[in-house]
Amino acid sequence: MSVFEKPATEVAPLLLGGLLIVDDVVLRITEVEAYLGIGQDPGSHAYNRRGPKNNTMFGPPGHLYTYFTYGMHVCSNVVCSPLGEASAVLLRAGEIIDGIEIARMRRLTSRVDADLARGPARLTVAMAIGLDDDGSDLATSRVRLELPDTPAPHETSLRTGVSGPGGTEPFAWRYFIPGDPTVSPYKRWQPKKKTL
DNA sequence: CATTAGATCGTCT
DNA sequence: GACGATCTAATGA
Repeated sequence: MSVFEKPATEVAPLLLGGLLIVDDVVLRITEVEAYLGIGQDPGSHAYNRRGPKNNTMFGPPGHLYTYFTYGMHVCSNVVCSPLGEASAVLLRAGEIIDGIEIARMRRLTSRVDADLARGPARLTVAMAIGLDDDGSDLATSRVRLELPDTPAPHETSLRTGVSGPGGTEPFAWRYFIPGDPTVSPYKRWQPKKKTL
């Protein structure tokens, strides 16, 4: 029974202040979001049914779930809940605390160090995580996760960019370390513009 | 600081 | 055909 066998909403705050380690780059997690499973969370990839796209979310907890979105971005999650149930914690932002020169090379567009991993797709690029890493074990694979000894103080808010029934996100499942410069700005969901 | 548009493609309707 | 757990560059206040 690992800590990851609990629902993502319980695991999420435990990750704050934890470390994500890939080769020589170390990231301190400062912002995450929880997503639940079938029928529980309209914003989740696993809301409707299990399928090829979201299969990893139903896999063993403590593994990595990476997905491709917006035609060009990859985001990283930690799979939670017991095997066969779907929930995951999206890694939204963090602070590079080691290997920062490597991270800078990977993110040439970022002009400030605080922006290196500020946002889920940015974080994934800075850590050189890819779709190939989907499903890998965070305890034994190239991508490692270490939980903090003592949980970091945190706040919660609505999730960013997530639509809900009627356009309103109903769940305050974004967890972040308040005041940290690497936490991404909250953006509420808004409908796409129409091309006249 | 705020808002806008464009990029780009797998999945779903 | 539309849209998404996004990001960047450009433009306006």
